[in-house]
Amino acid sequence: MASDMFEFCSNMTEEQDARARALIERAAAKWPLRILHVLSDAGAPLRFSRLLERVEGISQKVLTQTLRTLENDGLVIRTLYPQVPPRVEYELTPLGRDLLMQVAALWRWIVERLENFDARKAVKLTAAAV
Amino acid sequence: MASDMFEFCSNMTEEQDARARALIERAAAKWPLRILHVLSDAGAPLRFSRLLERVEGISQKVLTQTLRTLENDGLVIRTLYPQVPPRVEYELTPLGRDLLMQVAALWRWIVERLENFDARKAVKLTAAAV
DNA sequence: CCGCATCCTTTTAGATACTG
DNA sequence: CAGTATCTAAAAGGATGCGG
Repeated sequence: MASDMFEFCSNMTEEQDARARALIERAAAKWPLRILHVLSDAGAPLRFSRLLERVEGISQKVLTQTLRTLENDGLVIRTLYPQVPPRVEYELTPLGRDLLMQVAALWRWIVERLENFDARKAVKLTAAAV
Repeated sequence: MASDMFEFCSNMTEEQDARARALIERAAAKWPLRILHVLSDAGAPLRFSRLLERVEGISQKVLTQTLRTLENDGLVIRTLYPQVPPRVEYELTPLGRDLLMQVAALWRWIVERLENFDARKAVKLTAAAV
């Protein structure tokens, strides 16, 4: 069984498990992570159009979709200022900042070992062990 | 600018950055994470057909594809025993185990705060702050 | 037994045009 | 400005049959 690295998820309902898996998957996915990163770097609320500029390569549609999901997950706050033309600002919630810190730790761990992630390394180690 | 949570990725080439992003995304993705989890739980090499049974809901095609990617990333080792019928076993590499531990830490962090990931919580906090 | 090749369906994303 | 609507392209996934 290996020492139980996943003991923490033994007392969960299927629904909770699915929710946690969805959250971890989304937090590490391309667009959500870039958006959270940009909002964190900005350190202040950003308008929709600023995000569209700074999140390189994202389309308007995908930006909208992803922001909705991040909002539903409680990671960003959307504030509408009812003006003409309208102004909408997005900012990280405390939870969003905390989650990003956790993901950043994993990211950093990977970056520090980047050269090890290569099939050839694994083959060499196996050969050496035999 | 916010205190620099991402200082570690400032001295990277675009290629390295892309590689790191791909790795973090894959490590947290549905099928790779389930496969790594099953291999970790097993604590021993598993045959292809055992994986197909234990990774609930995966198709043969996707299992093959995902295992190839995990192999290329140096996270699992594939061992072919040239018998008739053939026998193929998969096991975690040390790097695969270590990466899974890092992801498990993030996963656990999320599970422990599962109830906070909800837009209503964020709204309440905002309202309270105003 | 393992897994590739093919075909088909579903999902996801990009481009463009349009509205309050 | 901040979206929505529509269409198309691309990617992911399932089903099935074949081959070493």
